[in-house]
Order: sequence, then structure tokens, then C-alpha cells
Amino acid sequence: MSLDRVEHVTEETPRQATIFDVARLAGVSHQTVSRVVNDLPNVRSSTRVRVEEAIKKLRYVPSPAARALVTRRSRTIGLIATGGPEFGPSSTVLYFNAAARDARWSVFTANMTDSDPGSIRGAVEAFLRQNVEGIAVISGHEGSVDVVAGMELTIPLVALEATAHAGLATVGADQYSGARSAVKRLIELGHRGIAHLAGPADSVDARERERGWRDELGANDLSARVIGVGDWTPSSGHRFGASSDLSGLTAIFASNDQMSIGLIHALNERGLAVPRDMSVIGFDDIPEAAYVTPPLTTVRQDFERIGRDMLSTLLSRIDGDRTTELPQSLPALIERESTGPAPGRSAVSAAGSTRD
Amino acid sequence: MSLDRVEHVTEETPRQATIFDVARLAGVSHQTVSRVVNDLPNVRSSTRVRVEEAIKKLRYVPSPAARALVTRRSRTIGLIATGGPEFGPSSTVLYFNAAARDARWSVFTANMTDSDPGSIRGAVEAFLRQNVEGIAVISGHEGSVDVVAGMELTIPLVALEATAHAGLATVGADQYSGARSAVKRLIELGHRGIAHLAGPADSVDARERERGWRDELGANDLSARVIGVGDWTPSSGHRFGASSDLSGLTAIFASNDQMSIGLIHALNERGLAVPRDMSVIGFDDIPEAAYVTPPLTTVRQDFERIGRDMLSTLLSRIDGDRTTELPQSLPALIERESTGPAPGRSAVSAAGSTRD
DNA sequence: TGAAGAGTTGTTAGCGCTCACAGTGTGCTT
DNA sequence: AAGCACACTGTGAGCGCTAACAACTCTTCA
Repeated sequence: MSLDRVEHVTEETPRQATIFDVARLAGVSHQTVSRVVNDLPNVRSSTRVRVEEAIKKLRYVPSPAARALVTRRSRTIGLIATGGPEFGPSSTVLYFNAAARDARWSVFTANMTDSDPGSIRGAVEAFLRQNVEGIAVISGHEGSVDVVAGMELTIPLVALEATAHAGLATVGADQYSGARSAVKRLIELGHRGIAHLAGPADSVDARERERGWRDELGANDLSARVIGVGDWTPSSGHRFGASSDLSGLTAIFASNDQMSIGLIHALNERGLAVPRDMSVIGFDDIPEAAYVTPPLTTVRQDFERIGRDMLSTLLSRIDGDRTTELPQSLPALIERESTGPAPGRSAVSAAGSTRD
Repeated sequence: MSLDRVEHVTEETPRQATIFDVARLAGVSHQTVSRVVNDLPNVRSSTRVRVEEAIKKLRYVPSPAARALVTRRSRTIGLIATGGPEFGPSSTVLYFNAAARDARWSVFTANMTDSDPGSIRGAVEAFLRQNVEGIAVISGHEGSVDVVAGMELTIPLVALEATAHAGLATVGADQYSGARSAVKRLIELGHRGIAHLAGPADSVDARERERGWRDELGANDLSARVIGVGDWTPSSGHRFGASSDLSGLTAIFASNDQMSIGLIHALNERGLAVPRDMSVIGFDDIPEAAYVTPPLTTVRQDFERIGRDMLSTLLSRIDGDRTTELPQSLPALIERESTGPAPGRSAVSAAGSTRD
């Protein structure tokens, strides 16, 4: 007596119905039930209906464990996210998850505030043990992706990156062009001394933004100067804003909005008004950006699209399709009030290369 | 060809080693291997060592699918998170995940931007199918928890809430006291007309903050006025800041920092300086709070602690321990520059109840 | 009319693991 | 010297499912 689910006076055992229970009720073999459940052909429609009714009646749901055991598939993805609760990555994670839910895939998440190789490897191993069919990495730190890529997995890997990475699928926004468009606008406004407040050195996005800034300046024969390398936080923006030498500068392109906010605050503390004395431009367009003082000019990224693109790329890789193009979205410049015309040339002492 | 490293000439079958492979190599039965793997007693230490060596040599990892199939345990948790990428919930989710990883549990996440009952039920059902052993709900919307609670699950459920919910475990910060302390400080500063910019009506946290504000005013015989019910976003704060009748008011307690930022911006647009004409106090202490203009006085919540508390509460519930006390952390008032002494009484026309 | 063929259904054997229980050997007691 | 408890180890069954194949029931057309 193994299948006796009753036996209890009242105390109903809520044991899940199995494929055999359904088979018995529908008067077919368990295999036929399996066929119906998996939507395979060659089942008479009258039989199918009978089985479906039994399924409904017994509230049968297939056991993923049993299924995974025999098929070696899990319909499950592992997601590695490093970094703190910054707006951008958080949003991407959120929409990646939402997209997976829509596609009826489950996702395991491993969050870690740091990104040391050991933790990442441990997380990947845990995922592997869970039979995930693909891994996604949403990380600011470039190293994270390399660690995972270096593990030579046999399952697909997708990373959030601004540039193509040797041999692995990356999805993201075109940080480079976004940065160039920001700097271009500054130049149009008459600025010549345009500094950069960079993001962390191990972030590809940060490097791409810096490269865009540098190239746009170079294309206009303007000289480039980095006033600091921050860590994305407002407090790092504040730190460099407070301590940097600002001579010859009329504009600063910060690598994200949060640092811009800290930077502007520090500028104000030094008696510099934005944008009168100094224009500031950020990156991301966080929800607060429009409401700080002054409202921030920034480059908007579509995090929802990036998250969803990552998922669909990963899913098509899992389906064996390695040819699909990798999506790259184009960030858009949002002009608000932290930027304005360059102040009178008097202030632009270092703009020796003004020759446009 | 991108990640295809396989295809090696020798055609090694990379089939995962099973418990039987280990048993054969170690010269014991599979059951003994199982004992070693599960750290059960009654295994001679020399045997144990031999088995461990075999495990290492074969790179054996137990199959969770097989294990789950027989034990009906999965060492897995389902996490439901609703709402957008706001700082608070995102942080809680992040630290909950991190804590789970530390405890060697896996977590499935279902993110949804809305919180309609159908989606939530669907997510819970998916979790159940995956044999999760517990469910956590991190949601601004009160309804979300009720939906899950209403499903009468047999597995433990933990929710992020400010108040005890009928019969289910909730973890959170004491929003009520946090709010009271904020309002108390405002009163100490001489304010009498202290309005509230509320959070969404379906948020328990929002209601608790409002209740704290109201009670503290009542305790001081001050009258209460809500200038709007926002949705946590800066833009809703801005909307109410722009349109509200502010007569008789010298301070506003906003239900979160983001709305405070929008609110202050609107105030400035109306020619009101903060804190000279109006003090504003927020809630959460988001990273930007210290760097906006003026730096925001706010009530700090320890999201890391909340996330970790949620996990440990859930885990102890899963272990059958229903008696553990539910952690409640106490938010701390952080006083910065968006609050100041009440302006001259001349402006306080509606403060008829000024009698202390 | 019957045999090939297509459509439909059932049977069996695992997937990799744990559980329950049945053994085996060792030391200690009487 | 027999008995017994205890530590250790092995055997068999079965978790719920799918894959492979066997078997059965109709058509259909020579």
C-alpha cells in the first residue's frame, strides 16, 4: 500500500497527484497522460479531453524534479548580479526576471555586493548543480564576466556589456555613442574645457563612456582631462567635485547620474552655480534626475529593453541558435537644466585649442 | 562558433559521475557514498576518506533533481517582488538573495512591476511546482501578501511588512516609530503646521508612516493635513508639491525620499526655499539623499538587515520553528539640511492649536 | 479480402538519489 | 564461550517522469 492517500480519518493528506493517478482516473496509461501533458501528437482528441478533465479534477501538476531527472533539462536560468542596489543594474535584473517569467522560465539569482572570483565561481557551481540551462551575468565589474567565461561552461552565457567580448554573447546599450552625443552637445553649446568624472576602472560601461568622451573631444581638437575615477555613488561624485582642480573647465561629463548629483552638490559648496559656471551631464536618467536642482541633463538608457534583450538572447542561445544578432540599443540624450551655454570666454583660459 | 569548446576529437562523454561511479571507485556501496555526502554518522573514518577522494577525483556533485524527487525537499525558496526598481525594495531583494546564498539556499525570483492577483498566483504556482520550501514576499502593495496568504499554502510564508499580519510572519522596520520620531523633531523645531505627503494607499508601510505622523501630531494637539497620496516616485512628489495648497504649513513629512526630492523641486519652482520657508523630511535615506540640494533630512532604514532578517525568519519557519520572535528594526532619524526652525509665527496662520 | 501502413495506446526500463531494513563484523559482558 | 549490543555496510524498492519500443486498432487500396 503505497498510493493510499486516504487512510486518514479526516486529516486529508494533500499529497500531489501523480501521472498515474491521472491515468487511472482517465482510464488510460500514464504514458498517454504524459503525451497530453507534453502536447505530443497522436492522441485521439476524445482521449485528450478525458485526460485533461482528469488533470483538472485532480489538480495534477507535473513534477519538475522527476522531469529534470530524466530529461536533464530544467527550464531554469542562473543569474549572477554583482554590485549594490544602483538603479541601472537593479532595473536590468528586474526586467530580466520579468521577461523570464513571461517566457515561463524560472531564474535562480545570485546577488553579491562584491565580485570576488571565488564567490562567483561558487555561485556558478551551485547553478550547475541545479541544472540551469544558461547563465546571465549582470555586473558592473568586467572581471565577473571573465571569471564565468573562464569556467568553460558547456551551457550558454550572456553578459551585460557595452562591447563585444571575445566569444561570448553580450547585450547592452551603446555606451560609446551615448557618451559622444552628450559631449557633442556640450561642444555645440560652446564648451571647450570638458572634463570627465569616470566610473570604476573595472567597468566596461565606464570605459566605453570615457572613450566616447575622449573621441568626441579628439574629433574637435579639444584636450581631455579626467577629474576623478568614482565608484558610481553620489558620495564619490561629491568627493571629486570638492577636491578637483577645475581651472579651464566649463563642463563636466559624469559617468552616471548619481555621481553627477554628488558632483553638483560639491560644486555648489564651492560657490559654483550649475549651469551658469559649470555645465554637468550625467548618464542613465534615474527617476530622480528630472527633479534634482537643477534638473539633470543626462543620457537615458532603456533598462527594460536591455533586460528583456538579455533574456531573449540567452533563450535563443539555449535553443542552439548562435547566429542571432546581438541587440544594442542606442541611449538618448535628455536635455534638462544642468547644461547651458559656455560662460564668457574669459573663464576659458585653457581653451587654447579653440579653433572650430 | 562561439562558445563551442567541446567537439574534442577523443569524444569524451562528459557525463556527470553518479553516486554509483563514486561507489565503484571507492569500493563501497552507493549507500555509503550517500552517507558520506550527507554527513551522516556511522561511517568509519578511513572509509569516509576513501569516498571523499573518489568524489574529488570524479568531480562528483549530487543531482538535486534526483534528491528532490525522493526527499521532496529542494533547499529552494521562492521570492515574489512587486514594484519598480525603487531603492528600498531593490535593496531588500538584493540582501535577501545574498543571505540565501550565504546559507546555501537557492532562490527563485519572480519580479513583477504590477501586482495583479493573477500574476502573483501564477508565480506562486510555478514556485510550488518547483518544490520551493518557503515563499517570501517583498512588495509595496498590501494586496500582494493577502493574495499569497489566501492561497493557504502548506509551506511557510514571510512578508515584508510594518505591522503584524493575521497569522503570517512579517519582518520589517518599525515605520510607525520612525515616522513619529521625524515629526517629533519637527515639532521640537517649532513647527506647528506639519503636512504629510503620503505613499500609496495599498502600502502598509505608507499607512504606518502616516499613522505615526498623525499620532505624533495628535499627541501635541496639532491638526493633521495630507497634501497628497503619491506613488513613491519623484514625479508624484513634484505633482503634489506644485498643486497643493500650502497655507498654514511650515513643514512637510513625505513618505519617502524620492517624493521628497520631487516635492522640494516643486517648492523651489513656487519660490519657496527649503528649509527657510518650508522644512521637508523624507524616509529611507537613499544614497542620493545626502547630496541633493538641500541635503535631505530623512529616516534611515537598514535594508540589509531587513533582507537578512526575512531570510533567517523564513528559514527558521521552514525548520518548523514558529516561535522565533519577528525582528523589527528601528529606523533612525538622520538630520541634514532640509529641515530647520519654523519660520516666524507670522506665517503660521492656521496654527490655531498652538498652545504648548 | 488481406496486408501494408498510419494512427493510437500500452509496457518496460531507467534517470540518480534516499529510505527502510537486512546484513556483517567487533568488542564487551556474563 | 556464548550472547548481545553496537558500529558499520550493503540490498532493494521506489520517488514521478520520459524514451524507446511493442502492440493494438482501424483504414485503405491492390
